[in-house]
Amino acid sequence: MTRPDLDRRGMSARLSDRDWASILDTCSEVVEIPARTLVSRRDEPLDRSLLLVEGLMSRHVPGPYRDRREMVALEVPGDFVDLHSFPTGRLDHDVSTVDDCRLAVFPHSALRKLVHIQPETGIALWSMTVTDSAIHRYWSFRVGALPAMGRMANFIAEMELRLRLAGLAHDGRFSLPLTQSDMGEACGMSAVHINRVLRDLREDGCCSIQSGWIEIHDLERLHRIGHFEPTFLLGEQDYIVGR
Amino acid sequence: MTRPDLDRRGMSARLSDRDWASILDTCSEVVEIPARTLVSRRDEPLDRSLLLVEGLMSRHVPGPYRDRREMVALEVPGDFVDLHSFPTGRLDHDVSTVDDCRLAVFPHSALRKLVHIQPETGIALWSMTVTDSAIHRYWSFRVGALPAMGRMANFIAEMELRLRLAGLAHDGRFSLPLTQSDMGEACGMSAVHINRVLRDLREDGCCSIQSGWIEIHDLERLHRIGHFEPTFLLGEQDYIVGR
DNA sequence: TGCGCCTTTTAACATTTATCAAGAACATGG
DNA sequence: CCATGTTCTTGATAAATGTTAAAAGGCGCA
Repeated sequence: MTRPDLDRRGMSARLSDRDWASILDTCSEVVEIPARTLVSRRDEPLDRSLLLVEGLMSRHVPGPYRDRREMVALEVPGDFVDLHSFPTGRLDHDVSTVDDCRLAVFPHSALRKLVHIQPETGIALWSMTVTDSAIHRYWSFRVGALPAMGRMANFIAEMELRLRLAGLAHDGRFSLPLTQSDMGEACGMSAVHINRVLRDLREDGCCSIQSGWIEIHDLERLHRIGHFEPTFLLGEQDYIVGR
Repeated sequence: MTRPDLDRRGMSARLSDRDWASILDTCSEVVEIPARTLVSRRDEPLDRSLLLVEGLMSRHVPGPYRDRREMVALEVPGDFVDLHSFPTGRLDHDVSTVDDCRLAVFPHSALRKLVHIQPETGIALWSMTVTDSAIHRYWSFRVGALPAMGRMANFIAEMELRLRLAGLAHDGRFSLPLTQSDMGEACGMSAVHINRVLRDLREDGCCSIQSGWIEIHDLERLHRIGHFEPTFLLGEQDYIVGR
């Protein structure tokens, strides 16, 4: 198949030209999936991984009882959604679209071949799953150590950073098509409380949300409230202050 | 250097004989580190990874304010503590001993050579960091979706499972040298509340703790209260019911 | 042995967050 | 355009959890 012409953004943009080109060569197809669709289910065998090209996706621990599943990750364009299923061939959680999404498909067999031929590219892919891990740790920190308002501020700050790196946030404005219920699942709080905290942040002059668009009025203040440190994602040397 | 003679247990026991032997060949030394020692610090460059041979270690997001750091992982013998620092050469969190520990040291340069020579062994190592990720997700779920009692039960259930797989829990008895303060940092609750919940679990006939030893009286009940599903760690096909 | 420090335990109280309920706003499909 | 369902918003109330404080237990060390 001819190499698809995909934008290289966000996390993918951190790959070298050579790695990116080689990885693209293993792409079998690009698919579109409508919003709110379950894409992969926990424990079902997987033989491909997905790169999110456009849209927003979520990962959930289904939860032993239906009324309280937990969102464990959100993926933005440029992220590999489930590259961590490559080494083991399975997932421990569900994967769904939030938005309408465009996804690039990478068969594990092709990835395996690539890793054998170019081990350094394998390590580059590995490091993308490692970054995913760092984000998980930050989610643990957020939910475990911060009170509601900090949690919300921290969450919004993370989204702003990741979407900005993906070229999808400008001047503190970006689309985030999550319901307050979704945010509740992500931050471990009730939807009602999300609503109240969002109001407080708005009245604080921090940021506001309107029909899926977030506008940050005072990024520094948001970071302070959320005890947000952008370096968790990038490492100190890589982090460039400002927008 | 001659290949050190280390037990192969827990997560390491899931490696093939060949992978394990090759990996051992890259071990440069075995070191002992006393309890409650900071071993690696966030953002400092790392050129080696550690395999925990004996003892208990913890990983923390230091937390922007000192009074509320969050524990994001606990390592038991057989775990690679910071293998995820190999692809990137840095960590986004601190690493400390809880107990006196014995650790096997693996220089990144030697690991890199190994990955180049035997890419499949590289994938096996990669899959160990992927399992680490799955545990992170489970911690997110625990802290985000479960109430205090469930959180505690779920946490104890995870420790029982992982220590049992490492050959360190028998008949529901195992050593867990954490203070209630530590458990609070791990579960995102105050030490005082940990104490209360521990009492409730004891009075429920579920499990009890005495001077660092946990005894589980009713594992099924503990799993039910904690909504614990052992498959999160192992996958369905690998999970063997019972002890 | 006795002192000092850390951990555990319990109680009282304050605060945060969840739950329930109801109406308003908003979107979707006929 | 209406009808229906979802999401947002707010208030009242309940429940869960945090905080503070104080006493008891354990442990190492002089």
